Amino acid sequence: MSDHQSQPEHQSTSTLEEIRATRQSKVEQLKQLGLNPYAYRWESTHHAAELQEKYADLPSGEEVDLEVAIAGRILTRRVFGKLAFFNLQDETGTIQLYLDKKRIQEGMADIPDAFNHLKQLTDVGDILGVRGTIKRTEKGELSVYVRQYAMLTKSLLPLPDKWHGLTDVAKRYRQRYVDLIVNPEVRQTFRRRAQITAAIRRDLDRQGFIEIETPVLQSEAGGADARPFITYHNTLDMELYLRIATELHLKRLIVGGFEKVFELGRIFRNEGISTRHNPEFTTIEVYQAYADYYDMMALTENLITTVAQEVLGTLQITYQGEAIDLAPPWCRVTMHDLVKEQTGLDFEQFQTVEDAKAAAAEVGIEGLEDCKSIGRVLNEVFEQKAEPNLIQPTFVLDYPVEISPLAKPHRSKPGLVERFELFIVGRETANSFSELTDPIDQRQRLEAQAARKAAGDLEAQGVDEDFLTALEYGMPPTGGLGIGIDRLVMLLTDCASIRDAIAFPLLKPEKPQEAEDKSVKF
RNA sequence: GGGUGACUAGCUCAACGGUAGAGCACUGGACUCUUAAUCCAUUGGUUCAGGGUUCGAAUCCCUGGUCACCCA
Repeated sequence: MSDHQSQPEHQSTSTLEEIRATRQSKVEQLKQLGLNPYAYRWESTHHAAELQEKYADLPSGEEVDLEVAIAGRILTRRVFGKLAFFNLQDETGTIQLYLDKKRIQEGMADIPDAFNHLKQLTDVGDILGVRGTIKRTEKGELSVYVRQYAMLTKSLLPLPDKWHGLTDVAKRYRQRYVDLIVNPEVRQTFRRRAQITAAIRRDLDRQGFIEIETPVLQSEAGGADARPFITYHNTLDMELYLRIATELHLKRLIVGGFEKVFELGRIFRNEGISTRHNPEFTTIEVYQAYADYYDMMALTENLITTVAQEVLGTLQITYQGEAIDLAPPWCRVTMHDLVKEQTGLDFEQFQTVEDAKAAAAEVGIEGLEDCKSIGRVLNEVFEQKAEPNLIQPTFVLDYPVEISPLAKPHRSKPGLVERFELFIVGRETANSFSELTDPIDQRQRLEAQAARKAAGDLEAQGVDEDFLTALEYGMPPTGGLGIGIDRLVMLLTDCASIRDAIAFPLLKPEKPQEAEDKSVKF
């Protein structure tokens, strides 16, 4: 190979453009040799992890006379004169390739200098397929003793430093593919995420729930207090909203006669971005006819423990260094009791908003200006004083009616609704109520919301007339539940940021000029 | 929205007012048991952007950008 003409001497190869150009010239050389650098397919017999497991007991220095085929990305190269070691990574793990000149020249007799081509035309990052036998080297590394190789895809861009890896957080999110290549634990997170949603669907299916997809594009965004994204339909010549919840359509399905329905899907909220908020995120909402919020508590506890058990094999988990015990039964406490316990304030004693605000301010609650009812003050106190302390799974029960426009009035406590939220590691993880089925009450509550919206509250919902019509046909008593899938995934995969639990989190696009630059460079 | 910090070679980082550097990667050479291979020789920069101060700015100041963390 040293007499290959197309290799300019002392070619500078340090900048990205130059590295890329060098690799492109290797692409051309491969083509000239009749080795397609962008192959069509490859038939593997094994994955890396399979081989590692199957031959775990193979003694050092021994070879197994059985041909295997495997494919993956070259992660490291250690090249000697007539011998080379590569590490190949596939989806399951890595395995070493033992590349001996003599063996390869024999195995690929039709291609002169096959070993030298391997040495000179492959780079870290290339996708390679190999056939050979299994051998544990004398130094004890299980390897594929390669007889034949095929360049399946030539990589043009260098991977991050093999030792330090990719640590730039922004780059990890922007170029998740690179993150996935070099950080195996990231692959594990998304594999777990898939297992979690699969386990949820499996468990609900077992219980007779069916999943029905409801519209993302809606003429009225309802079902939650949140600012929606607005889009535009050309032919209809009208604005549409991206859904902020799946609630109102799933309830229509209950009206229609389905008794157990759910939807696990993406919703969109036009709000801030933080380590706990992504503008598009995934929720599951579950509705069960003839059930109330106590039934939903049991369902929630069951579902989450089943999923944890199936995916993690345990209910004793660690989140960011903190031990979390998911073993049921989970603590159940009313919001009133919790606030009383944490602050000493007994909200049942307050007669006026002013009394409540004064007392709340005394225990250091801020941002009370907008609270126009005792219930909202209570909620502020709860959010500021109690929420952060709810580390172990805790159902908080019985919320003020003012902040729960879709929940049924409490059967025995005036001013409250039958609602719970589940908190784990200080985060709201689930939200549920005995659903409001009285269409007149529902209309009043939605109209109150609409009034707030008219007064400038961007998070208040409007009146969904068709939903009210549905309720007038009659909805059976129904328990509803929503779970934030991203937060559940964060909990079960020990992710500190929601961005670690979402494959492609929303980031500001890079500046156009830079982006243009990149398309040239990369 | 507010505060703090970061941004320098493909990657990880030095240099803190006086000639922009190291390791790895890349390129060339040697090498049949390496696994952060080793050895030799090269190469690689609009110091995030734009302004300002200065004889002189990666460094100091201002504005903007992106990101992270904390707070709301």
